[in-house]
Amino acid sequence: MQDQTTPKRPYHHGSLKEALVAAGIDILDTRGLEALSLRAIAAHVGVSHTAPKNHFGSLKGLLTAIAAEGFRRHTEFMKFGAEDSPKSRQIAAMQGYIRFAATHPHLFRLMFSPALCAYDDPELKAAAGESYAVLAGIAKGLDWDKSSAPDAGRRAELLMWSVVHGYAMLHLSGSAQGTGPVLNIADIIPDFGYLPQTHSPATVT
Amino acid sequence: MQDQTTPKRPYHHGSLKEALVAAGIDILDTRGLEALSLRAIAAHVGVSHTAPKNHFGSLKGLLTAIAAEGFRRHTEFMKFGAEDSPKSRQIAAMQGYIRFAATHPHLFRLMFSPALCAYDDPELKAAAGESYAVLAGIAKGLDWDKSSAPDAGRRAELLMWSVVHGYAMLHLSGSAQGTGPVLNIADIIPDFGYLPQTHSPATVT
DNA sequence: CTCCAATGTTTCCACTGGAAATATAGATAC
DNA sequence: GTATCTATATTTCCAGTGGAAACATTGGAG
Repeated sequence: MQDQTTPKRPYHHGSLKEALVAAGIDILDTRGLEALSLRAIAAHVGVSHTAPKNHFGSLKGLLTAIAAEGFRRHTEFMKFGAEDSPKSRQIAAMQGYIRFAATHPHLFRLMFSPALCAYDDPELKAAAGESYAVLAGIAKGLDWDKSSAPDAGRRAELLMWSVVHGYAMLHLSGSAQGTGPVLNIADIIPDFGYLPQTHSPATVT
Repeated sequence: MQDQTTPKRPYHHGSLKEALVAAGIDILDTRGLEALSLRAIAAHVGVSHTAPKNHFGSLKGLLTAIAAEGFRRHTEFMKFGAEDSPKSRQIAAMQGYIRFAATHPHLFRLMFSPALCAYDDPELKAAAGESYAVLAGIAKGLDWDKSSAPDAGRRAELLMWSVVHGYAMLHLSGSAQGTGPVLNIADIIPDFGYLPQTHSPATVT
């Protein structure tokens, strides 16, 4: 019955690990990447700035865990709205990719910042790998690479990934400004122009 | 004849502005983006850490100037090795883009980090604009966008830029690892497979 | 020659991430 | 039940960062 004891925060948080990751994503979405300091994350949870060390070792470890969670959500975005046809899955994945980047720009940037994340971390590796697998799996059924090269499959994967990733990055860095918030992949991949738009809740600010 | 006065560094540097930018690029190429602190740059020139403020206002101002210089060199890379045909210019530009990113990975990253650069700076705007103009000018003669949409030209530009930028970024973040240092654009754009390779001095480490 | 404005330096400050010693509490052994 | 052990969290430090403010130096304009 220690619930009765007035709002006295227990010494041990209980699930600090998850709370810290959630706090990190929250800060990213509300205050941006610049505000994402170790002390800020800790304070957001109501804990001292050295507490994270027990769970993540260092700031980089914590950021890596946040990025891993980002890749999981990223994967969800790409699966959203896909029907059971190759074309539908492709559109959903490419638009989901861009939509995620527009919805969580700072988290997205963190996920692709080698200075901030440790890409050899097993958890991050797994999450990022699964995210890539979604695109790679879809690229299989495409005819983008009409050559009969032995690695035609890998070429198609890379091309698809490069297009969508580059487009997302350019928008984030403001370089594609003036083109408006073109979130519909059909706007840059002409072949898809005939397809219905499958926008979902999130929109760029 | 104050040259006779023993190696006594003059109080006024003379060309601090250029020296600081050069020092910044030097640090980026040798020690990476993490080592690029205001104090490190100043020390590299042999000057106090507050001296840059007179010329650039703040660290961000200095980083912006460094990025602008980066865009100028970036443009040079894209022009290198181009003969007087649309196809040749296209290959040269796309390979130059990727080759620059591989040669100056940290500088390239800085150039596309909105957290570090002020994209509303006129000098940076001009340099980045000229860099984009090279790709855009080339995209005009392409048939990538076969649709007869009114903005077909802009679509071709964006597509070309996205592919090459995304490909460069993915390699930098290590995500395209396992595919090897594929610097030849022909490896991902099948249409170009028949063209001669136009590699130049720089190679990825 | 004198003064002024531009350019650098010194000295401070708040903030950051991390190290080390300490406190607290949940779990296990007896 | 109680003692101990270990995981977890705190406190207190430290070197490093970028920036503000006051001061020093210098070249040039009047």
